[in-house]
Amino acid sequence: MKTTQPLEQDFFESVYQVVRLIPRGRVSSYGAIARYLGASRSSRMVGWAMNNSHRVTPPVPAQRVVNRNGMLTGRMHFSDPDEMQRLLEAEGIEVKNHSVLHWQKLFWDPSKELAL
DNA sequence: ACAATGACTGAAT
DNA sequence: AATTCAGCCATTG
Repeated sequence: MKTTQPLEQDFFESVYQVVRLIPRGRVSSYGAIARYLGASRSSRMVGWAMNNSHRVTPPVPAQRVVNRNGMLTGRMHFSDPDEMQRLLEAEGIEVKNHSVLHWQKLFWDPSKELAL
């Protein structure tokens, strides 16, 4: 089923591009990405886009996208609940109690980093 | 067509 | 400071 029309596809693709731009060892939030795309109020749609990200090519590092609190809210959407945390730790990001440590320090905001 | 849900966020209590 | 409410918008029942 399509579930995505051309216009929405472009939005999804834009989200994927931004996520792929997140440097290794860094993390970002749904709101930050949504805001960068001009849809600051559609943070939920970013999350929905990530839900579809598993079927997109090239693969999207969805593990680097967490909520504003640095919590791995989407970990259960991975192949395994611990997959997300494992991927983050593999990049040198410390995860404790399903949350990113040094979150504020590792936070990567596209509106600030890219629009600089 | 209406109601409920969701990988969110910010404001209000 | 912690919990609850409301806005937001696409997808699903």
